[in-house]
Amino acid sequence: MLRENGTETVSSDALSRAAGVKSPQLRKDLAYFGNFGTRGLGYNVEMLSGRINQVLGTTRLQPVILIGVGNLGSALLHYGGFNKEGFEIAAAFDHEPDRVRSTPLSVPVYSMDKMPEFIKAQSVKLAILAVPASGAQQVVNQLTSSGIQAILNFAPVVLEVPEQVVVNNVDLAVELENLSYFIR
Amino acid sequence: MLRENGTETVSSDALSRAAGVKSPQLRKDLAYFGNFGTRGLGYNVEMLSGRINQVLGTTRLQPVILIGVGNLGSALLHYGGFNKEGFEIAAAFDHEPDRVRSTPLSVPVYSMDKMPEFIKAQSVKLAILAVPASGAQQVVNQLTSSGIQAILNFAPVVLEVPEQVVVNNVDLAVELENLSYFIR
DNA sequence: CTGTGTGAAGGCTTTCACAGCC
DNA sequence: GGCTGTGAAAGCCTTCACACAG
Repeated sequence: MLRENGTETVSSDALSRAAGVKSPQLRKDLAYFGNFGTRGLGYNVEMLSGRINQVLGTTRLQPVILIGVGNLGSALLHYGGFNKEGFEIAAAFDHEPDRVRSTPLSVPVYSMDKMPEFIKAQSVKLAILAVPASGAQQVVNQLTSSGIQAILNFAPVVLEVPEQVVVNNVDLAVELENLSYFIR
Repeated sequence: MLRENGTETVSSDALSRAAGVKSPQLRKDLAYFGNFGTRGLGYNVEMLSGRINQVLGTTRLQPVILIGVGNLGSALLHYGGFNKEGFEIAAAFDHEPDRVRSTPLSVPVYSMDKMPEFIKAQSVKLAILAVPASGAQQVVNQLTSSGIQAILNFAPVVLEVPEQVVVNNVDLAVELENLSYFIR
């Protein structure tokens, strides 16, 4: 936003408020990757943006696949947030790829047995898992043996994966439950 | 699951493996709420389940409202995970409540101006926010001034709320980005 | 002998405070 | 004078190790 605004420099204080953290936190985090700022002035927006892209962006413009096109899965397909952040859902896979879908999808949906070859052919490294809990581990086994390196898991189960594979769990019901604990 | 299986007791070790944490962690967490276990034996499944319900359940059987019935919002409406965990989406609100929707919804969708009175009439305490980032803060102001106590926020912005209101942020794109940092 | 409950130790992250540079 | 970069302090959470109970 600052870049589009043409803002030239920004302080850790302003940035940290926008991000919802304290300013020394933000400075420490940035400093971990190098000295991006100028003392007395702040951070040059253009330069900072470029450096952050070097750190995050190289790994970001990657094809991602989605497994499971049920309620949550199709929601994720329609959700624009991934594309906006530089991720492209290259394909989706489902046990019933022809299952009637409400809105036309802009992403091809293939049957599950096409998954391993697709991963290898496109060297896909990231997968979003939106299948029911009961089938999740089996799918994960296929994913990892096909070479997937990271999984964003929406199924409410603890996945067993080889050491080099990273899993990030998002359990929407748990997020809600966390909150409910604080209401009076 | 253990309860349905008729299993009588379970050790912190078994439970912790299922939950994906270490066993002393699990014991400490449970011990925070009381001495639920028996030394040398483990935890009585029936009793433990009851105690956990006392801690979480009382706040759980609560009406929840959803704001924003776009891609993500309608996805969340169709997603069964909330109901399964004891949350009921009582109503949804949108600027265009009559906007054509693919699948019929089992939840009434009202226009935004109905929101404050609904919250007060039903004394709703929990809201799920699935509106675009640009409109989020304005909606939050309405929510909090109507008496909402906790917000599950899917908009990628830092929300400003009164001190007594709790916010839990879920940014799906950020979750994916976190993962992408680890791929080689 | 098994497995919980827990003080103590350890490790990690955040916050502070300020030297150093523009 | 302003703001970064950073060592040191503080705080928090996890892990360890074992006393204790069944």
